[in-house]
Amino acid sequence: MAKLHENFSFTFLSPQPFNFHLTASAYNFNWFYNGQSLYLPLSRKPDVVAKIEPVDKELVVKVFSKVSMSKDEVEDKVVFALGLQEELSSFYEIAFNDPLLRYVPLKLKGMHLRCCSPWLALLIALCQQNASFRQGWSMVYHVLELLGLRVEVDGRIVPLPPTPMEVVEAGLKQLKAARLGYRAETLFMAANWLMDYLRGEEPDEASILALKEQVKGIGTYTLRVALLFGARRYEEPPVDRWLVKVVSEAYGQSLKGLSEAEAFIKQRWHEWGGLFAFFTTIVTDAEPGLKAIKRVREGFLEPKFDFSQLTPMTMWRLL
DNA sequence: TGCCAGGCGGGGT
DNA sequence: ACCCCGCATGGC
Repeated sequence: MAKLHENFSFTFLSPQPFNFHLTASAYNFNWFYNGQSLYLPLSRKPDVVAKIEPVDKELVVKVFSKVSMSKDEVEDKVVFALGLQEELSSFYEIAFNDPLLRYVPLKLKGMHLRCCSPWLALLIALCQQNASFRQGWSMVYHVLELLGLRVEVDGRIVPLPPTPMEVVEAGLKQLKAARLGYRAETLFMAANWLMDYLRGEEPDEASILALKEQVKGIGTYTLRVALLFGARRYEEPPVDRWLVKVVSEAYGQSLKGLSEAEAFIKQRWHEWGGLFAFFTTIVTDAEPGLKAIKRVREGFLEPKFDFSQLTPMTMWRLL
């Protein structure tokens, strides 16, 4: 197994408000977060992982890689991944009086969405198709476990997300073994197309965007989730049947379908629709349909942090 | 056990 | 622009 050694380190003054642990916890695996440090895969080829820890009012970043990488580039990636430059006050203004997200500016203040690479984000998005929260993230876990490139960082084993080429080389059979079901073909085709199109370059936002036209099985929802987690694109919310139900209940609307729900969300949240969708899953603990509705009705709209249950905020300990 | 779940595309109307 | 179905898995 390859070992990445520490190349250099630097610190940021942590913006205020910024909640490192909430930001690191959400939708994460134990490989990448242990309650203390965040091991953030920053790129493949070259393989780079940033270890990030809060110390007093600073974030200490140690950069692990085989070959040197420019400090500016690493800094930009860390800032973007953690949302350190993100100004949430206009989002909080809407959230403050909101029936769904009213606790977000209070109990989850300073929590930002944590971005990953657009390609990993696409994998995550694909796994959410027609599946519950539990099933979707189990699929992501299996893919990383089976196809990830295991490297040693700071005495830990970290699986780096497989590149498109590595997915192609692993083959359809391996993807089926990762329990992707019929989504395996879509991921395989996407990896094939990106490999040919990019010739080894790391997939960027534009190439992921192009997949909708190029690959059957990647639709509006999948693309929007991918751009939400992979590029911090909040303008176009990923709306699925679950969100239609939750929004209808919370706002007392009888929304007929995806497009009506999307229009309603955009009207209320303006350019923050994607972040609204993200936090809606957080405050309901991503419980399936009827249970989520019940939470909304009872007004229990903050994460439980119950580590005996698999939720977006607890999965880093359980997966 | 059978049925359904944070989608999708192809086929119908 | 709608409605309906099958698709592969896992969980109840």
